[in-house]
Amino acid sequence: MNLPPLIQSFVLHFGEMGSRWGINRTVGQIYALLYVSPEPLCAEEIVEALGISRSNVSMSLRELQAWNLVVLKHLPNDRRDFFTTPDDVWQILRTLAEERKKREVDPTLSVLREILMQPPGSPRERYAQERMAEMHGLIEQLTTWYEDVKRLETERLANLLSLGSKITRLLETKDRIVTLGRGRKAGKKQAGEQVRLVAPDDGAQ
Amino acid sequence: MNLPPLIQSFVLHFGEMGSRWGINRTVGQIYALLYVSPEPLCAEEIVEALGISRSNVSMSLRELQAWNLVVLKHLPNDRRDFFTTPDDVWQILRTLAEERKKREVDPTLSVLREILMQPPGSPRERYAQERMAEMHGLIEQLTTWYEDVKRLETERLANLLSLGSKITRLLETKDRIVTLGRGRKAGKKQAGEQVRLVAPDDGAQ
DNA sequence: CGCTGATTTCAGTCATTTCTGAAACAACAG
DNA sequence: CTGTTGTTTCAGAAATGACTGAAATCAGCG
Repeated sequence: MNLPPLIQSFVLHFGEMGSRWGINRTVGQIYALLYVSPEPLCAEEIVEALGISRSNVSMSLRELQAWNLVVLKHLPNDRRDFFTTPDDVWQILRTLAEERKKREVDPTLSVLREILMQPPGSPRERYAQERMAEMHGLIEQLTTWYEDVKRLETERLANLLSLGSKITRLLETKDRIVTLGRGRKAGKKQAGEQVRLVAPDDGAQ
Repeated sequence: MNLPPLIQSFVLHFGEMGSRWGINRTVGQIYALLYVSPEPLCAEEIVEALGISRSNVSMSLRELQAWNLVVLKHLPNDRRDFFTTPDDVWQILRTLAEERKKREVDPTLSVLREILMQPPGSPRERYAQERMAEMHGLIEQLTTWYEDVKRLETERLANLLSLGSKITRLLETKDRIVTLGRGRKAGKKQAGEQVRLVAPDDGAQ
């Protein structure tokens, strides 16, 4: 491996991480290398940088393309394929989330649904189905949330993140205010459907 | 493998998923089996159900314990170890998130920080550091959000999820209202610090 | 103690995955 | 068409990871 030390550490770490994930070491390393390279790289450059075989690079790039994690570029007057990663880290995050969902979550949901359709043949299966239903419900809640927030523009998404749990404090407050303002019972938080916000130190308290 | 068909499908699927993840097939299967079993199981029962060696079960249970995904129970007058998974799926989710963060995110953050401390030796390294800084920033935003919301009680967390992106509509609305109500400039969303909520069709519009 | 029943460890075997080099393939220029 | 440059495929080698059985260890109990 023939790389400046800073970059080498990064590449090696991603190789490690890659293998701890489903994706293999080489794929991780190539991705890391592309990520920190200012210009697109061709296969041969990757071979030299990482000291691995040409064919390995080819297969790994293929894998990265299957994940949509890498973009193919062509320079004028050059038949070689050049590769980069998208510039925007948020975009990368989205792609990653989408692909992992597709490969891991969706198949699981469909297996669960299929099993849940079948009539249980014993109390033991009956119980198992209940448990699976719980799991199914949880995953569905999470994916619904995901499907919802993934459409946000990045700036909004970042805002939502930085809000974090604070929003729930607002919900509590809302309950209180609703109670005061209208004599309605608190609790039953059909949360957030069409509430409106008001500036600090304003209005009802 | 000696299991009712419904349960077998589930167990096999989790084995598959396990290997697509870092965790191996057997570990996935054992977890799935424990998850759908109404009573805690001892090692020998797992051996019979899955048709694998005793020592493999022992090692895999060890691994599951390391992940805190499994709880050890002792029945009175029985020296054997019995295992279950926690009942609450939300709790399971929390554990999973926590452990994955510990194993995947934290080490990455620390590698990134370490690399970012070092002076770049070339323009190439300079650029690489910029990219790493972007990645570091993103991961930090995500973990900050995570650290924040993970403390919520389950009910609140579920509410937050079901709100999803709706909350950003509130933020937009807030900007508008703040503008109307106080003549402040919109934009610059130092979002949500101490805003208050008001019931629908109430107050300022 | 030393026996019993249970669990863990570990060295070696087996299986899977990753990686390579050679060969096939593709695109283009002359 | 033929030579050149670049990419992909693929069968087998190398490396890694999973699994097993035998032996070691542990925890109670008479």
